[in-house]
Amino acid sequence: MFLSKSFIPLLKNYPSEAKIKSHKLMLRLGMIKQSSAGIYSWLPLGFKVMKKIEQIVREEQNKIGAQEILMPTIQSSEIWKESGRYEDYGEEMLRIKDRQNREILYGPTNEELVTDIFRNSIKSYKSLPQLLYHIQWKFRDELRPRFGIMRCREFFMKDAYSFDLNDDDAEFSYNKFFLSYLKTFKRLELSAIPMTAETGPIGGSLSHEFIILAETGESKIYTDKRIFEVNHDNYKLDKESLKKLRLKYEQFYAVTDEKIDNKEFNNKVDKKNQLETKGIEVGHIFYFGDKYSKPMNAAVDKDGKKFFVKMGSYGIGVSRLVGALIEANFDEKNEVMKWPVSVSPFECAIICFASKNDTTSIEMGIKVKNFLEQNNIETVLDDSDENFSGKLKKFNLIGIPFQILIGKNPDKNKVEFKEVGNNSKMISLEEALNFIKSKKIN
RNA sequence: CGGGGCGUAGCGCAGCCUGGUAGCGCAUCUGGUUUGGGACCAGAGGGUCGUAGGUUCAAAUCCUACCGCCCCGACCA
Repeated sequence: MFLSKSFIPLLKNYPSEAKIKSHKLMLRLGMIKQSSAGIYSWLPLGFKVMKKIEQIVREEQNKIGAQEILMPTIQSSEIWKESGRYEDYGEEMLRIKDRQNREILYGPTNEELVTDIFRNSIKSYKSLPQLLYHIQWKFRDELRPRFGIMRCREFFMKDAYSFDLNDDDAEFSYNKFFLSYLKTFKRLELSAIPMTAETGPIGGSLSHEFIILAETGESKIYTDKRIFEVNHDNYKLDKESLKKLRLKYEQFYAVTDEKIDNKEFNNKVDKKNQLETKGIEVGHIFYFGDKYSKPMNAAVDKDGKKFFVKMGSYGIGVSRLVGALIEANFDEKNEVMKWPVSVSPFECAIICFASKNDTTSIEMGIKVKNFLEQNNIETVLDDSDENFSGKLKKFNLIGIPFQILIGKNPDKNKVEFKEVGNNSKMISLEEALNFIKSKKIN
């Protein structure tokens, strides 16, 4: 990609309406464009990042045996009346009437819809467990949308649903998602803490919020620092192993300000291990048993008897993660952003000296670009005639983790290669390629 | 929804108090000189001043209503 041909409308200053760094940077880099309060269009730079996050989430869902479906954004009110939530959900649900005057709604979540799909198809306990997920737009009519895409009204979310015969199996399903979430966030280079949480309007008995640390987060959290040292790499998808994993996390105190009990915090956690900070909720998992299956009559047969299936639901805020990654990786003071390679909009930036009279730098840049692209490295080449220093500043913000700088009299055999945050070095193009490849493995 | 603020060119702002027909920086376009941490010179284009009504010879400016956006709070998978 040539930067001059891209649709990446960069600004030289921050739009005044943005206050937190992810919102500021996303507007300045032209990643998103606000359409109305809490509703955004995603422009190429932002969309690429979101799609890469989506793909990582998808792969980790598939790994635990979840199957992808796609449910509509618009739902009928009838199933919500069946579950009883049409009245309970309140003003956050966007209710619409169609031309036949039927009540429809823009889905804020999909428990009812997926339960309806399930009950029409699955009749035998032999088909269990079922883990279904989709990645789809949701709408919640927030009283006050804010912070750009962090708390918006229309947002992109992965939500999964599990169906099991009994509590024990259901807990196994729950734990699969627990592990899947830890792996997903790790691939995004985020350290997320699972915290025991309130179940809210979803209802149920078991719930964890996954929180990443960030000063601009909306949740105040109290935790034992040692929770960050828990390693989840060696756990397998079997009941015992996953139970152990959850216990390993749950031994450490970790709660939000809704649940903080200072006495308990001081008793359970040594002063030196106490961490009191703010975080962003990027995932939330719930177990709620037969809360929906019972009123909606989603049951399977076993031994001549009917069993209401035991359900859980599991959300990851895909669009919110774009903002969360910026909150975690953008050094606003020095104006330096660095995306994890796994989700960076491009993997390598090629920054060329450009002049009408001297095209050697650009020509060299195009060779480098072709070589990297042939080797499946996504590149963007800045071929504009802006000052070199201006380009450097600009790319500091765009956050592509690797840069190849091509100045006035480029070396024929070596390129100036830089990983953001480190000094540049002169190496061969093959070495640069291998270095990027080694960092891509994830 | 309670409290506060704002709406003037793509972005950041001035002008409003004291009414006289719109300006600055950045960005964009042309030409030239530059180029390693956000250059320089010369020229050009771009705005129904959020919308509607009112006052006035005259409204970005004063008055009224509405709309939109931001912040604090309440709210929040």
